[in-house]
Order: sequence, then structure tokens, then C-alpha cells
Amino acid sequence: MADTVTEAATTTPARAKTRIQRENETRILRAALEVFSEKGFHGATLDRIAGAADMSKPNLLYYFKNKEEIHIALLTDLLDIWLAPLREISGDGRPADEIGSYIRRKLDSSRAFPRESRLFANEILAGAPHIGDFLQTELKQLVDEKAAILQGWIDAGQLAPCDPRHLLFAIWSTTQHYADFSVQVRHVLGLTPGDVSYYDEAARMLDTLFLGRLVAPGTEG
Amino acid sequence: MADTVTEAATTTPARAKTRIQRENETRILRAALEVFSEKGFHGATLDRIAGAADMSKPNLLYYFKNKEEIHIALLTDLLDIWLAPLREISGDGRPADEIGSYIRRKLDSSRAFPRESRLFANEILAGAPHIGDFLQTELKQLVDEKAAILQGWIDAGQLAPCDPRHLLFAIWSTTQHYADFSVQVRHVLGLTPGDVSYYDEAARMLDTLFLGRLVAPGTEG
DNA sequence: TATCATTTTTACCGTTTGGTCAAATCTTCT
DNA sequence: AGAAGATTTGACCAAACGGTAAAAATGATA
Repeated sequence: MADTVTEAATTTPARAKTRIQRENETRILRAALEVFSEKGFHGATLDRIAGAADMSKPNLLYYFKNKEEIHIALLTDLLDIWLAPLREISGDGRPADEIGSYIRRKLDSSRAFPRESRLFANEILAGAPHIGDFLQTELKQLVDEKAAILQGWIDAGQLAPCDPRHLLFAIWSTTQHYADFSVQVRHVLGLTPGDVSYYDEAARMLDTLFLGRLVAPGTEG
Repeated sequence: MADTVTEAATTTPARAKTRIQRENETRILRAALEVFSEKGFHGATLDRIAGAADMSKPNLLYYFKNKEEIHIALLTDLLDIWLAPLREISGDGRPADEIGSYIRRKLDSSRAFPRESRLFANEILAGAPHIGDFLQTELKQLVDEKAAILQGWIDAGQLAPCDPRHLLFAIWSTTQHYADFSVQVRHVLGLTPGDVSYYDEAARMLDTLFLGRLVAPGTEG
């Protein structure tokens, strides 16, 4: 893949933006997020995005030079949202507090930004053609940093011995599942299409799983 | 969406298959799985699938009448693989044994069938256009059944009070994560593209999480 | 080996898609 | 008001795509 999000960020020619420019760019990005997140990159068409933005296709291309540039712009915005909850983990707090609030932040993020979460999932599933570099550098570095904090708790006997990175994977997967697989969740629970009332129960489940003990003592394998 | 997997299964005209027919159909399905799972439905092209099957496009269309039919054939095969581990959960065993071995089966499934897992993830992310009916009926029914078993353990005090369906969601998400998000996992762990050596550590993590206690007593929030 | 059904290929078609271009229209600012 | 720049539109294009038709080649079978 030619461009990555990090490259794209430096390519900006920096020119004062007009009011119309700002308005239309956000309209386009909002529409594109809707379409990309539910159709994937290849399933999304410029016509559809333009239609969702209530705009003609050539006009859309007046603001973004091609389809990929819109996609990259979305991914760039997304990464901040994705990283924010992780950044807040602090070594100063108690393990249960820090892990618990991290899970809550991630779950809130899934609820507040399901489209962004699905966009991210699509990108990873496709082999991370645009954000591969981000994953290897920025994300890895932050994970290394936070894993060290978790490892400190493990060494202090406050956390069960485990690979801290895999603990993060477990938090990511369980929380993101409610956004990415929401269709399956709803179908299994027998809920109607728009219903996201399962988030409260999800929060309880994850508290039990990560902060409590699932299998009662004396009944282990 | 016009066809669903359940409809397609009954459409078969039932005619004796030749050797070449069997060989080429499996060649096509194998190639299509590869392409669909890494490009998604819309990103996959018939030319690419035909190329991967070392076959001309018209020849491919001699065996499957269109792109969607190949996709549906793959999904149909997939659903058995997906359900198999869940079907084995029994109310006769001890909670820790049953849950533990279910997790192991699901994790093994992710390792053995990563392409199938990603195909499934793509389908769900796209809103389950083909398997929506399956999710609402067959899967829901099986989940209801197994959830009752888990609820029995909860009522018997062998399992922490929680929504059994959400417990299943947690198992699905954590285990499938290693197939669906393998690119991210590898990048964060600093592994090379083909490396799947993380599965052993993943198994340990999930055992700790689901069967043990993560946060040490006395350090809860 | 001759026959018939099956399989494969070549050439092609209509549509969709990402994208361009130049003219027309609207804003902004003097 | 009117010039200058910004925005929008309609007409269009080449490539890619899913799919078709018919002839050619191959395989099975008697």
C-alpha cells in the first residue's frame, strides 16, 4: 500500500481553511465513516459516500483527492480515540482500580464510537495495510510501557502471574466485541436492530471476569 | 440480501459428481477462502480467486454460478467449524473442566482455522447479510441451551453470578481475537509475519482469566 | 476407436467504479 | 457593484468487474 497514516499526516500543504471547507470536510468524513464502517473499504463506493454526505461525487473529490485519502483521514482520527483509554493507565493507582477503569473506558469507547471500532476492525482484518507502521511503532511502544506497569504489579504479588500484553489483548477483544460483533450479540440476545441495552450487563460481566473470580473455589478442574 | 446459507443448502439439484468436479470445487473453495478472508467479499475479485485456484474465470464460473454462491458455500462449511466447540459443552462435567476445555477448543480452532475465523468476522462486521438467520435461530437456540447449563452452575454456587451469554461472548471474543487480529497481536509482540507462537501464552492467559483469579485478594478496588 | 458428455478456453458484453475536466455558479472582499 | 477566488455541477472516460456464449479440447465409455 502506497500511503500510511503517518506519511499522510506530514503531506498536508497547510493552507487556511474556509468555513465551507471545514463544514464539507466534516460532512464528508462523517458520511464516509458511516459507509466505510459498515461496508468495508472495497464495499464502500464514492457515489454512496457522496450520497450520504448529500453531495455530488466530483464535489466530494474537490475536498479529498481520492477514496484512499478519505479512508486515511478517518483512520488518523481513529487512532487517537483508540489509544486514549490506554494512555490513562497509571502505575500509581491500585491494580483493580486501574484495570477496572481502563475496561470501563474501553467499553464506553465501544458504545460511543461503534463505527470507529468497526472501521478499525476492518483495517486490522484486512492486514492493517495503512496502520501497520503505527501498530509496530507507536502502539507497540505504548503497550511496552503499560505492560511494564502491569508487570510491576505482578512482581509485587498484586496481580496473578501472566503475560501483561495478553491481558491487554483480552481487554481489547472483550470490549471491542460489543461494537464489532454487535449484530451477533443482538441476534443471540434476541434484541432489535438498534438496541444497545446490553452494555450494562457487559460491564458487570467484565468486572466479574477481570476483577473478581469466575469459578468458585473448590470447583476448579 | 437475496440468498442465505440455509436457503442455498436446499437448492442443490443433487447430481452425481465427477472426479474433476470434486477436485476443482475444493480447489476453488480453498482459493476463495484465502482471498475472501483477507480481502473481504467486495475486495475479493473473481479473477483473483480464479488465479489463486490456477484456473480461468469462466472455468471457475462453470462450477459456481456466481461470486455469491462461492461465498455462501464457504460460510456454510464455516458454521459447522464455528459451532463444534460449543456443542461439546456438557452439564455433566465440572464448571472449570467444561469451561476450560471449551476455551481450549475455541483457541485450537482459531489456530487451526484462522482464515475461516476471519471470514466469519468479515461477515459479522458487514452486518451478517448471509448468516443473520442462522444467528437468530440455530445459534441462538444452542446458546440458550448452553446458557441454561451455565446458569445451573451459577445457581449451584459453582460459578460467579453473571449473565451466561455474556460469559460466552467473552470466550468467543478472546479466543477469536488471536485469529482475527493476528496482525495486531504480532506487531505488538514484535513477531514476524508468519509467527503464531503466541498461542501457548494465550492459552495460559485465558486459563488465568477464566479459571483463576486475576487480581490478588486484598488489592481489589 | 468412435461417441457422447464434460471440461476448458477465447472472445466478448454491460455495468459499476474511481476519477477527470471545463464550464457554471456561488462567496467573499474591495 | 464587480473582480477574484472558491465551490459546485454535468458530461465524460478508462479500467475493472461480474458474468455470458459458443466453440474447442479433453475425458469417459462402449
